[in-house]
Amino acid sequence: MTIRSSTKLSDAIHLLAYIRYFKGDDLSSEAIAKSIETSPVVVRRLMSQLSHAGLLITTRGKAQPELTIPEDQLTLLAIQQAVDPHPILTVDRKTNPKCPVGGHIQTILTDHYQEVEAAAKKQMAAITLADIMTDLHEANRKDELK
Amino acid sequence: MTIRSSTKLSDAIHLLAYIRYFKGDDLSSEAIAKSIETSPVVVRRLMSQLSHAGLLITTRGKAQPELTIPEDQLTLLAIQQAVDPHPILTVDRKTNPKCPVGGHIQTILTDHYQEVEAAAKKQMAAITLADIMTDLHEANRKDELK
DNA sequence: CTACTTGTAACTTTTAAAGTTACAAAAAGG
DNA sequence: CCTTTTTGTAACTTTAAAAGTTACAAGTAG
Repeated sequence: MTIRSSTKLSDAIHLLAYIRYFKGDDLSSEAIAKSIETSPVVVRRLMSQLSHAGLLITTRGKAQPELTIPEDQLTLLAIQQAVDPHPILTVDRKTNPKCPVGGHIQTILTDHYQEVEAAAKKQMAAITLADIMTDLHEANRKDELK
Repeated sequence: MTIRSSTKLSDAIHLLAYIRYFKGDDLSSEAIAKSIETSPVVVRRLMSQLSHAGLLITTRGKAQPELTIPEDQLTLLAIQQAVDPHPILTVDRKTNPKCPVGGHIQTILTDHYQEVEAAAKKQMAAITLADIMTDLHEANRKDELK
């Protein structure tokens, strides 16, 4: 059994950053897709997940998505939970229950993986879209000087 | 682009715990495979990775693998680095370089992902095979009482 | 009414993990 | 030595989830 670690979080942050960076401009799924270099459907799917999670307001037929909360309150953790809520580490679920090791390792690993997960989540909760926007504006400011 | 999050770390810890739990007994890849419920080749592949990383001593034709370091010095981080050295979060590498957002988001996300990675690694370095063995022995002690 | 746009379902493609087959090479016991 | 058992690996197939695609209903806006 395998679970893929996707680029959904990456693309979702990209999408949200785009919405904020180009607010007032063309915010259609088509325009955003060109920046992410993917298809508009992928963008709409991500936006759909974000709006279902209550992080974004979208309207059918209207290319004007809007954040529901301030940038500095929108954490990477919230975005990840919305678009890609998979645990970081995966426990093998197919071990021999009759073996003293195979019969207990799953529970034991689940507990310890939880600790790792918690550490990662704590850090993801400490990074917000505002941080990303600051970095973005700084990077573009430096570009201008060249 | 996608990267799979595998059960390799899980299986590698299982394997190492098995070796310690059943030391002196049958430690063939066949026996271990039965506990993990996989094929002996998968077990040998993991053992090969662990021995190349200097964590395990294996000998051709001899079913007696041994740890190179004490249980309490063998961390989950070291095991993970040996068998599945993938970052936790993946940055989308295919974004539009000509876009102010797409052109910078990769570098920015890489930096922030690094922080999350570091937090997870710190926690993985705090958990050792000795912890797993303690949990295992306790779980089996409780089983006996039933 | 027309031209866009979003929201989704259903489908295909892609790709890395996991599993399989096969066999060389070393070990161990006679 | 010879036989049996085992590890080490290469090469291949299978599997499953992400990513991409097609299609279209359902809104928006003039």
